Amino acid sequence: MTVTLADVAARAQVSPATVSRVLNGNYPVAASTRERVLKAVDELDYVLNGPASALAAATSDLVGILVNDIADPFFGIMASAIQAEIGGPGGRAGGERLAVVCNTGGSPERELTYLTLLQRQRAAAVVLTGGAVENEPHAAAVASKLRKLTEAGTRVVLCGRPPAPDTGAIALTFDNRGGGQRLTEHLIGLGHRRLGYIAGPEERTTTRHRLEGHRAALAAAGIEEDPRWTVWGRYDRQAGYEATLELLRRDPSLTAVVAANDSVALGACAALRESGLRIPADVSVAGFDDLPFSVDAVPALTTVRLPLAEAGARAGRIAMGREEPPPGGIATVRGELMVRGSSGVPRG
Amino acid sequence: MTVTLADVAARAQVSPATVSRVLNGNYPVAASTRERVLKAVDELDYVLNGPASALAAATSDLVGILVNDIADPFFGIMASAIQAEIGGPGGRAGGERLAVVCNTGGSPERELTYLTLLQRQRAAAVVLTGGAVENEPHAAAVASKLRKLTEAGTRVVLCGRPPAPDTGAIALTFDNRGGGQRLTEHLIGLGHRRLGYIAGPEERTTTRHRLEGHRAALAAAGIEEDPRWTVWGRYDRQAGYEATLELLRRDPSLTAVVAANDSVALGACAALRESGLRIPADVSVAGFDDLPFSVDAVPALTTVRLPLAEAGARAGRIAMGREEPPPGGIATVRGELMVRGSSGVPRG
DNA sequence: TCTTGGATAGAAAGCGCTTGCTGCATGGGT
DNA sequence: ACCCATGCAGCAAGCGCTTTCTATCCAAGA
Repeated sequence: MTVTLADVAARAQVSPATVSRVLNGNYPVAASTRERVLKAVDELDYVLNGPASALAAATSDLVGILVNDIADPFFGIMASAIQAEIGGPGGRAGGERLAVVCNTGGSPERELTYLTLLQRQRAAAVVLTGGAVENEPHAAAVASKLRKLTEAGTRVVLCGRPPAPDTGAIALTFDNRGGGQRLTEHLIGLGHRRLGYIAGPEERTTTRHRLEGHRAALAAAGIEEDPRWTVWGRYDRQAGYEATLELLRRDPSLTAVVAANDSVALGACAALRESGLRIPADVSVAGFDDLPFSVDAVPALTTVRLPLAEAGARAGRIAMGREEPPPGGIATVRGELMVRGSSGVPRG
Repeated sequence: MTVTLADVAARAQVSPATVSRVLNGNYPVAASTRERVLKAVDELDYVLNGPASALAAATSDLVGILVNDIADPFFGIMASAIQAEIGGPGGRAGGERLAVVCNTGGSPERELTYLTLLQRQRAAAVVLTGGAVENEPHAAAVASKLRKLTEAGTRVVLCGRPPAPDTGAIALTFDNRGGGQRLTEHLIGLGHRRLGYIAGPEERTTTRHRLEGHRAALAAAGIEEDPRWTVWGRYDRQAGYEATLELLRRDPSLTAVVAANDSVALGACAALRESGLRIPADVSVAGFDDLPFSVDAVPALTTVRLPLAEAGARAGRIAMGREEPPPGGIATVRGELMVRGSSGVPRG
């Protein structure tokens, strides 16, 4: 029925052990023998049985990449960079690994289940991207799962996610707080004093950190924040649109809107335009992440560029053991302020 | 060291067989016994060994989703929809499946290698998204691989990809030709007679079909196409930008630019603006796909909406055997023309 | 009371591969 | 000429789970 190692061995007139060693290339095999085996493999169209091999070797070549929303380029770009480094097929020869991305949809349960599934598959490494959920029981459950994974020899890397102490996980954290702060400082520097803020979903570290940066900048400038100036929503265009309408309703005198990310900012722009306000003449807008489309917005979006691809690549290399983890297992990745057309001096 | 089925069995005072049956729930086990087993599983924090179970049962719960470019929302949206239907974690109980996304980067070799890897893992199903490469040897290799997969019991579904005859694969094909034709007809209807076309990478079915639709519309209207009006490039913003500059150089009298997809169209808009041309007063622009950001472009993009999420969901259900494949194993999914601000009556 | 059969649980044979250890040449050192 | 590294191939014991077949128990039928 299906071709097995033994079939290949029989055809090549060698023992199964030898075939296995040829295939894995980690044990001396005479060139002539190797050739014979390879020929048999080819003739029989043999395909290694992954599960069997993983079972016997007690390791697997699976690498998991967890993302919150695969339809969001923010994650797509990181996942792409990670996967490129993992090698997946097309990487250098030998260590062919199956890099797989798992979409949690931002749900804590799904995240946990995927981690269990990966643990079940004895994954070689796991990379978790994006912000974590700040929900005590869940955070503890994830931490415990991560610890189990690292203890079992799975390399765990967090990319764009806060460190998980005592889990053995390596963390490449985005400096969301600093980026948020510099962004708002820029706006304040232009003269803005009444700034609306569209935050992401509550309970997410990313959301909190960006907001904290914003508030730190406000505080540093001695601006007292009006509670009406903050609205919460999802990390998408639609949420930005609605939140902006809400902000305008609450305080029409706002001169700037800072969004949780670029998609939200785009929605904000749409809402402002439909409200008859010009950007940035009437209201300035700022985003976060600097996704590819942000430069194409009209006017182009002022935002904070996160080196998504670079960070992902580094996370991938660390996950593969091809790069030293940062000292202490924690590194902070800074964002760069990109000043563009959507921010300007306030009216009046 | 690591907890095994036998450990659980010992703790629950039953045989390994019974534990296995409780976990798989496909054999009668007395309620009291089941409870004892579950308790032991919980206490020992037992996690099934995926490879071992896959080996013994000769099946796996892995489902592969192949995409050309995971950083592109076009694929992200489809992948997300597919994954949601596969269940992944969070789906209904029981059939928990690990839906994994594999990024081929558009490379034929990677595509093949991933298929082999999935075959090796004895994947339960595979969904291939996006256009195929029109390169004879490679196409044949893929077809042969697909045949082997279906023969081995793996369900293969093509989503947004032309049918692969005699492979046993189910195909949900996008009507790229028809969409392209209607789009260009719209432009012609507005009065355009000199239309530039920015095609995607050659050798891709999607590229060819969209272009064919465009040319069919031209031919139907009796417009003779100037070879200078077609430029080829990648499916991204940058390519659109450069291609547009090139088109303008070749024939400044063009009144419309049709792009291979929305990202390309965005790049085209940027190039036109920088060239001092107004959209659509001077030049109309059209995209394809209707990705989320297209409606936020200024002016909003006229494009062809492809029901990415719907098609993906359907592909996912078919892959899981939860929906009947279309008759003949082939279904065509139409796109809908979305007329928006970026297209208008030509000047003069 | 003895038989019969339904409902459960267990024994054991693999699933296909990896790998420690053994076996056997070969060739150089002394 | 003898011994021992050295190089290469095979044996066989699992890896942890599933599943067929068999054993057991108990209630119901004869």
